[in-house]
Amino acid sequence: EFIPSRVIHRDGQLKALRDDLKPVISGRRGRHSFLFGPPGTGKTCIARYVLEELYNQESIPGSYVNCWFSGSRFNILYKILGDLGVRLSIHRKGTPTDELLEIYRRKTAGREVVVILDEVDQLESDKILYDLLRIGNTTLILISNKETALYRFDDRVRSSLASADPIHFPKYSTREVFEILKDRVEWGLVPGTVKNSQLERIAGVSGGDARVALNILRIAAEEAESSDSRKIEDSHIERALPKVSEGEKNLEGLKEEQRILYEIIKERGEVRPSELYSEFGKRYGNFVDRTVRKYLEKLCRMGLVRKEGEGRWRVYRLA
DNA sequence: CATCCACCGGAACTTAGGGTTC
DNA sequence: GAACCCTAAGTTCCGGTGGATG
Repeated sequence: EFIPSRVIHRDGQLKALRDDLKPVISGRRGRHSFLFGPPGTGKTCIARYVLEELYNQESIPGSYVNCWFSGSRFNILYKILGDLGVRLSIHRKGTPTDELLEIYRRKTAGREVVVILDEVDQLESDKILYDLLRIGNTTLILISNKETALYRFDDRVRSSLASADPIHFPKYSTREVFEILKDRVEWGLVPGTVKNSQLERIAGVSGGDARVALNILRIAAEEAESSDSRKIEDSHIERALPKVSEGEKNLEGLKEEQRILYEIIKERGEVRPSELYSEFGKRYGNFVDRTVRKYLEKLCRMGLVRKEGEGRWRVYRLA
């Protein structure tokens, strides 16, 4: 959630994104952009940073949507309208999506809007992209871990996005992660609570993922605080490491059926479909196979499970 | 070669749960 | 309160795929 007041080691990407959005300031549509790269490389951070900047300096309205949480057309529009300060008297249900789109169109008429869609690969349908692109006053910043995220969209959407600016976010080096930590420590912690050697240790195990590194640091700081220590000790850091590496898995929000599937796949390591279906039947009771496949789709989209191979050689395993 | 098999996933339909309108 | 509208999730239906089998 946190947006730093400055961003380090991302000058090139920052400039590229600012350039793409420059036309917006003079009331024209900007160039769409597509930020891609591994987790924890600052994509979301940069995008939000620029959005914030545009709002503070030029009063350009914008919205940040994480498609992982709001994947449907309705939810995305709902979130965007919320961000734009539109008070919706309507309730969650009972309002057609097209009506939300119409409200969006009316409220933003004559203005330029910037919308960030984070984790676009989680989008359930590309229709929302089509909607937003057609309106004409909306500049999109799309974000994904996968460079190929846009390929699967409909032709019309793809051609509208053909001119989008691809901005690559490579993994940070250990050195860079270290400097990011250093920067954050400077105004996040009391001076002297953590040593450089400790930050180096954290940077070393982060694998170039700044988010992981910052999480380790945060948890270590919490450990220190709860044990009434004035400083972060090495033991605090060591205790924080495993919590981050395995703990981040997002099993919350899974429903019972999906959790069972996850368990089965986890137990066996690798499951062929027939086996998976019959085992699921044993544990859950009656089921429709198509429904199970839908759960699996969901698990895959969440990045918890991977499918390998096609047809009868299909195998499911944990990602 | 024809047919079977085990599987996938799109499309259309149903249902549950929320709403509105008159 | 009857009639109706909306979404999301689950279900039904089914055609496609490509190796296995007779």
